[in-house]
Amino acid sequence: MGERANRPTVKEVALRAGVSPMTVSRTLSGGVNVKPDVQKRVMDAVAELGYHRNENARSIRPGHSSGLIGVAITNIANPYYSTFALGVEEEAALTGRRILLGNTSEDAAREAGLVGDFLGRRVDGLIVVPAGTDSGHLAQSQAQGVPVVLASRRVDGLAADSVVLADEEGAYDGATALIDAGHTRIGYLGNSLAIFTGERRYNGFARAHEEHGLQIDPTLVATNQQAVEQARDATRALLQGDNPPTAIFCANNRNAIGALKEISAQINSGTRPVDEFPELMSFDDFELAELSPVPISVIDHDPRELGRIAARLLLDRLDGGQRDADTREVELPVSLRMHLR
Amino acid sequence: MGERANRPTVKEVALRAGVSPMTVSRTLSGGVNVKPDVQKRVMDAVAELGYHRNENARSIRPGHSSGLIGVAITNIANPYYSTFALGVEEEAALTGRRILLGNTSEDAAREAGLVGDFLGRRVDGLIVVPAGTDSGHLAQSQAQGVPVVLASRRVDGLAADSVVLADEEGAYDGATALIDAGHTRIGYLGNSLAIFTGERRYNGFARAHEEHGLQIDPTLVATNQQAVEQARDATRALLQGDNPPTAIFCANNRNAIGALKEISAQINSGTRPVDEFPELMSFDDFELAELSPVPISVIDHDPRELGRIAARLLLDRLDGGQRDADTREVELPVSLRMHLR
DNA sequence: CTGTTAGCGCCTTCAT
DNA sequence: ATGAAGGCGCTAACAG
Repeated sequence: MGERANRPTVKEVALRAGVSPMTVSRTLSGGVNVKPDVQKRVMDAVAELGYHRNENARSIRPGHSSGLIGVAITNIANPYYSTFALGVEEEAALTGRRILLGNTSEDAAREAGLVGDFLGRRVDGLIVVPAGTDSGHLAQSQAQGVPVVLASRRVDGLAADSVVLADEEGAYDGATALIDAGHTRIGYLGNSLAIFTGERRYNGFARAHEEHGLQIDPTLVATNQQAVEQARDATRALLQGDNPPTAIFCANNRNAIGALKEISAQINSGTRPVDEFPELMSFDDFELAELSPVPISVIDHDPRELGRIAARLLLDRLDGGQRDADTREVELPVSLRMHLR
Repeated sequence: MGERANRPTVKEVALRAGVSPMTVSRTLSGGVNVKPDVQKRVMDAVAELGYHRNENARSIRPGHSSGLIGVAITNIANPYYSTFALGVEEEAALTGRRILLGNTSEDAAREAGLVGDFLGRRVDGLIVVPAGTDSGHLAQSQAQGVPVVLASRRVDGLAADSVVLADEEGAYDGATALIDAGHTRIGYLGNSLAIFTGERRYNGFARAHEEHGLQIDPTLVATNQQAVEQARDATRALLQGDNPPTAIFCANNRNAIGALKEISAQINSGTRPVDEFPELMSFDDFELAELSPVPISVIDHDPRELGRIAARLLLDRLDGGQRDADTREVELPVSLRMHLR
């Protein structure tokens, strides 16, 4: 058992079927100009040998492509992004393409490495949730005729198809809803303002304040939590202040979950009554949000659909004759699901 | 079709650097026997052109491999499996390999298609959470020298490396803990008994009853919920009986989450006091489990580690001279985190 | 040190 | 309806 690579080639199939490699090739690509009985002999040989065409060999020939789409996301384990990846995978599979998936861990250098690797593997296109502001590697991809679609975040100075959320508007609406409900001290938990979504969501949050004549208390703003534990720590700090917020705006699901964990732990330890804890507004829905002990409103959107759209933008360019079309920038609306005290 | 691929090849780099393609190749693979100044000229040309070696072309040469690992999982969007995929990706990246990720949706035919496609792309190996009991396509992969690692589930009659959880034992321990706490009517929510984990976990649940002289009430057993909504429906049915269970054993995170959603909804609608609802035991931890309004105990384990181990089993075979080693079957222990009334 | 040759698996083109 | 030749990009093996 356990042989070293004994993968059959066209030649071996041809030998077994008593034909030339060309006849095998023709049979496999539709069978035009191959007699039915010969086709059958070929297909039998294929089945017996378990032959699969070497796609890598095919892809180096002129006019052929790899059928691979490179997908670089910042955090595979975040359910939001894995659902996004599912959307991409589904849509890609409809065209017989597969996805090469890589994790960047929000690290621009790692992203550049991944993209270089993807290019070496001759991907047909790239779908990227960009981790940084440096777009050299992405521009290079485009320059080589490999289209790039940005998802969730855009990159300054890079003309690429993109699909992002209505971050500013959604955050504005969410914050406005809190203000309309009477909140004047609203905490903010988010990822870095240097990140596309972080900046846009904060801007929406800030604009809601401005337009309602409210000042943001800077001690209530924490914008560097990338992971749940960091968000939890930031929440603890927020709640410890002597004038804590009456509501917390969470700019993404990691921050909302961190806030929820801390609040729920404090409630369980019974330090004060439940209704003295801030209520929450989360940009991103997430599983079990409805178990929150404090009211939580959600700025909702569908990551799977985001993935599907990203894939379609790319596939349109690859298959739909849109290779040289103008850049398309899609902004997906979000919907506010209110749940207040 | 406007194939506008503008990807540079060794030849173009060679031309620009004023050397032969071989010198480019040598430089790129370490630079042995290439004068330093020539190397520099080559590397400059590489940078200027944005050249990346065509890995597909390299991979068709004798002795070379694709550096790709095919990963087929049943549900990318399930956080458990996406975290698993992250573990695989991390470990693969350490050896410069990338993962081709496919979703089977628990469909054996789709899995076979995926595997065939992966073989066509000349993956170095396969990591599969098998969706069915048919192993023809996996055996074929092995026969062609492409090792297969099974994760989470094994397949009867297939001698392949595998890493699974201590399903039976974990379920036994969990159920025993409930019984020891005085429960005699325990509901069961799980996936199909035809699935490896479904059968093993149910067996552990059943053995705990037997060994404690308890009968399982078959009306409290529901074993066909694959998704959260189905689990929720099954939970509703369980709670409606005139002699409902005092505890529910959930065989995986989808079922636990469905149960939690239904219980929490009923609690919120105030039909009866919280402590008249069953407490829960979940095989699988999941995010925000601690928000449960009823006590929930967890049979815990680490999907990322499962992914890492699966990858290492494969990589040992590929790189570690273990290509023809005996089949290794790893069973990961689980740990019980109790939380009862 | 550097270049030439040849061939990996496949399929377009050109013969038959 | 079938086969032979040639070349895609790359790099061992073999000159020089």
